[in-house]
Amino acid sequence: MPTYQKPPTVNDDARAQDIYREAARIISEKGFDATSMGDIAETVDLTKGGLYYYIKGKKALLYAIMNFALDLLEQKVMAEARAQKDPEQRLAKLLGGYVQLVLDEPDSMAILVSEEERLDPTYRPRVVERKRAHAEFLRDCIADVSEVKGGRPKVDPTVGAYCLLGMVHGVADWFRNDSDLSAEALIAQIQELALHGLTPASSSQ
Amino acid sequence: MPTYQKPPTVNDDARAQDIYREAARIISEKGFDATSMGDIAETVDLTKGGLYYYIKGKKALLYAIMNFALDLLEQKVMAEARAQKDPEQRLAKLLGGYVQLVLDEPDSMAILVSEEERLDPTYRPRVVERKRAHAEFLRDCIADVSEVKGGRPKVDPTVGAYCLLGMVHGVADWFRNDSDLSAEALIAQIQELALHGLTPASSSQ
DNA sequence: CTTACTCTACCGACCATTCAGTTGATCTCG
DNA sequence: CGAGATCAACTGAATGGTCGGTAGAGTAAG
Repeated sequence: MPTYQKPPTVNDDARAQDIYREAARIISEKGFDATSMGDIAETVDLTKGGLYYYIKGKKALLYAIMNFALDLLEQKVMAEARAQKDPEQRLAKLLGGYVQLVLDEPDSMAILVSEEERLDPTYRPRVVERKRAHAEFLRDCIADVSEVKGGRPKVDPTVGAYCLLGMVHGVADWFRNDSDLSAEALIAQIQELALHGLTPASSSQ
Repeated sequence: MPTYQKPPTVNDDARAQDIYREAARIISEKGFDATSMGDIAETVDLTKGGLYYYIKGKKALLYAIMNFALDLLEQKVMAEARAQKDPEQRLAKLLGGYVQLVLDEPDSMAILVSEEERLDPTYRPRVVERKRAHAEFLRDCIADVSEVKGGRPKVDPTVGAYCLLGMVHGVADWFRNDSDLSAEALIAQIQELALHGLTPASSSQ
């Protein structure tokens, strides 16, 4: 009776985690289509064949990376924002958390936003649905803030949500950690820009 | 002596223009790497061989599309903005023009922003330089507006410029012309958001 | 005689995926 | 303790396919 019990060598799926991280890094750098399984295998010191011991295939890899990013978004960003009672604070927290996540996990976040069309059609609806839920949450947060203030909001919450998402996603393309702009300062400025614009006092037209 | 002179059939490079436009459409839809020369040839009713009568190669095609977008940006958007004397009007015009261009030429603009890494390293610096010039112009416009208003600007012009660019580029990903939001309304809202934020009156913290 | 192609075929490169087989560490039995 | 069994973790090579680009012969039309 052959009873095996434990995984023998190192720890369970640490290697798999490592592979996903490295894969995300290369894919976000070169693009999904331009990244070959050989490229990924090489950076994790495996042969192409060995890689398939850990991964079902290229499509599944992309789906896994996106789900990882979406999980973080829900666990780190949305959950924290929901805890805030004051609408303006909630929106600020949501925006700040989003930017922080883009800075902490630039690779998976970049893949989430820019490789959607490379997703296998089988997986795609599930990812699109989760993204839609996030946009909707942001829209609701914006609507709550507008509601507290008097009068019609000049910026439609839905339009505002998409605009802010574009702004935040774009951060990954230009922000470099080594510049003299700290992450905290960046977040503060984005919150300021979103809530009060470039010219806080009003003298429009 | 029968000297022919002019291109015989239709007009000069109208066909070439058509090819560039169609190519931009497919590439922005499927992505550069996922679009084969055969795909492009098919949609313009040519064989692959015939396509190469007009085009030097895939790399040159991408470069040409990006230059087309950059030309439009300079001729349509920057030029018009420069004509505005009032700083706030100038910034509004620049933003509006940018959005309008993204809506008018979604394909080439999408390619310009999202396929930069697929550019041949030979061409890349020239495109990067032109893009940098645009970001700088936007930054200067923002700085001019901040200067007119008193006090330190809360949002650094450079940060603001990149944020707004991200916002504007993102428009291509979500705006659909068939919705009940008109292009004019969208532009007005983006100008409002950029200048005064979601909550025009101030009650921060 | 030129332009603007078509049609067919091909090349070399690269790619995702599979699979038979090897390695080496651990476990079991005697 | 030691011999073999077992299994995770790979290797290396092959398979079938796609792609960018080229070649060449031919053609229709001005």
